[in-house]
Amino acid sequence: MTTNTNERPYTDVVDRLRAVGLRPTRQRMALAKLLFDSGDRHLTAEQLHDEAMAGGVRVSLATIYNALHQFTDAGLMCEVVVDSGRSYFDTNTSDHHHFYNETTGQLRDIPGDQISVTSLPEPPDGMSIDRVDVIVRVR
Amino acid sequence: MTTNTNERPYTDVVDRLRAVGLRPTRQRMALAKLLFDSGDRHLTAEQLHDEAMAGGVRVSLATIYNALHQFTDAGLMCEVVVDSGRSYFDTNTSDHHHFYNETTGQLRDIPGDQISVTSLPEPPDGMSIDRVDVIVRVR
DNA sequence: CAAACAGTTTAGAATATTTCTAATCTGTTG
DNA sequence: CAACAGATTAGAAATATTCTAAACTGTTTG
Repeated sequence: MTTNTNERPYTDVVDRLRAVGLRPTRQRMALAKLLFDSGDRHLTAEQLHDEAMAGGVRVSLATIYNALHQFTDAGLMCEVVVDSGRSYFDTNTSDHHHFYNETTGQLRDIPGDQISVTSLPEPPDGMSIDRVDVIVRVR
Repeated sequence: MTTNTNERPYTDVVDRLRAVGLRPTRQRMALAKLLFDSGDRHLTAEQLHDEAMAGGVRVSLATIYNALHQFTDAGLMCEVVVDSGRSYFDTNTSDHHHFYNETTGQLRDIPGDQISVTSLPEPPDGMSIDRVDVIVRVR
């Protein structure tokens, strides 16, 4: 009906996990499905946990954190820091930035080509630039 | 010798606090002195607490948090979010951005005129832009 | 296909940071 | 200088995240 989510239930996800060297376990597959099967998502560990529970998947919060970090380390997603005391994980790994609604806590993507940061100064010492985050705070 | 910090010990600080409607109490004066008497500073609550203790000023951590938030609300400093689970407070209130050393946790200013963010998309809904943070992560 | 092993998951404890609370204290005002 | 609003405090509480050690499970091997 809507997507092909139900036709090829886990094949994509299994491949995706294998491709980055992660064993496709029940929990990781369920989380990967929630995360990657419906477009770009911005979630906290807690929110993903709630979704998993609501979907009848029994996963501990510790496993959620493990999985989010493993996915992030593997380059399947990235972490966005906008609020101290809360981490957001973003399934969009392309070059892009964010709107952050300070009232509701909602994050929204800004495509990389819609913002340009020019004339960056040299990084200090022998340091090299890992990435540049632009956060547009709205309210 | 170095600065005039010792010549007019508390006058500046008292005025500064009064100007924003904060009662110049012992603790607030000591903290304001530490924060504003030596150029631009980037500190966590914990670091400021340690400095205060080292300088023989007895202040509780709760008071440090109170003061940092009051100073921030009053526009005397601003909060920089670069790392989830740790808040940095910055005494530089001019328009500027930051280098963040992901290895050491050190923050460094990038003057506002050295970076330009162009072609920002419209903020969603009836939202308005509060501020734009650029964080250049180095390692 | 079963045993064995490495990698995973788990609950709960531990840690870290920040906020809250209620009692005490202190600038300021009259 | 008394009175009061506002500030400070220690400790408890809240929140988010990480750690730990035991149980479990995918995968590989014989």
